[in-house]
Amino acid sequence: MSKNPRAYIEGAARFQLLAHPSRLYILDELRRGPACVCHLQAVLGRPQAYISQQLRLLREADVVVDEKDGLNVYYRIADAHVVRLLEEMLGPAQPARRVEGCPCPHCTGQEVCCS
Amino acid sequence: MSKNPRAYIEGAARFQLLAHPSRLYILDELRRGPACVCHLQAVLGRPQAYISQQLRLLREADVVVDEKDGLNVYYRIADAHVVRLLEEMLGPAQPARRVEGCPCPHCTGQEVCCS
DNA sequence: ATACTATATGCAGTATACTGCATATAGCAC
DNA sequence: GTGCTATATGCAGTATACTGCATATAGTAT
Repeated sequence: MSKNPRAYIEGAARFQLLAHPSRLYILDELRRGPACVCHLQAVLGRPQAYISQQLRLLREADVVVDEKDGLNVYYRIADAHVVRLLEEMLGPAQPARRVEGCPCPHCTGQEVCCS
Repeated sequence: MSKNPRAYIEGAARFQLLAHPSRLYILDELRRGPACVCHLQAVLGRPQAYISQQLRLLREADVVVDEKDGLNVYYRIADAHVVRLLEEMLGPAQPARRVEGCPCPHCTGQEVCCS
């Protein structure tokens, strides 16, 4: 590690963010389209605090960006690089969907026209 | 983690292999062409046992394959998926090169015609 | 057979990441 | 202001990964 050029250290750190089942799940969901925390919470079936902590890691590394809208905070993938890495590992993205048990506007049908 | 579909667990484990500076360095070197352990040892500047252990992880996950030739063992990247992930993270591969201090045939000039 | 070289493996100590829980903040409605 | 909802943060215990060292194996040469 001591002799490794910076590119490998940084690249590894970036891969590290994708190298986690929950974060990978979150990112796979986000490439369908922006989603709020409650949406991801419903999809992953995990406590809110847990989701927020994974999102923080992704956000601090500029893998995702957040956009506040009232109480809800919508996250989306920050750059196309990450999307291509996901495609390479998981295949093409699935279309956006509504989620049972998610109270956000997108899932209760206030803004999306066709599921 | 408990609810995560298998695809995310497996994908994350695969990303995990790339998420390490030394392994990333090794893989970046291997995409220039096959290389023996002593070659990687010379490039990374790390103990032989250390290199072999990282190679074992990569080999057991079928990220690289080994090919014995007498005393030397040549490793190469197993599939194009990994190469594309490396391209996405590190950019295009550099051309093959000889390495100072590596005693293998490739580096002492017994088989390669042009460096 | 012995000696030497290249590579592999096992184990142990240490560092780092994961994850659950309690709590804090921020925005909206009243 | 209070109360409620959505999200964020801090911390601690546990699990996992990293890495150094000693040693084992396997192939070649003599």
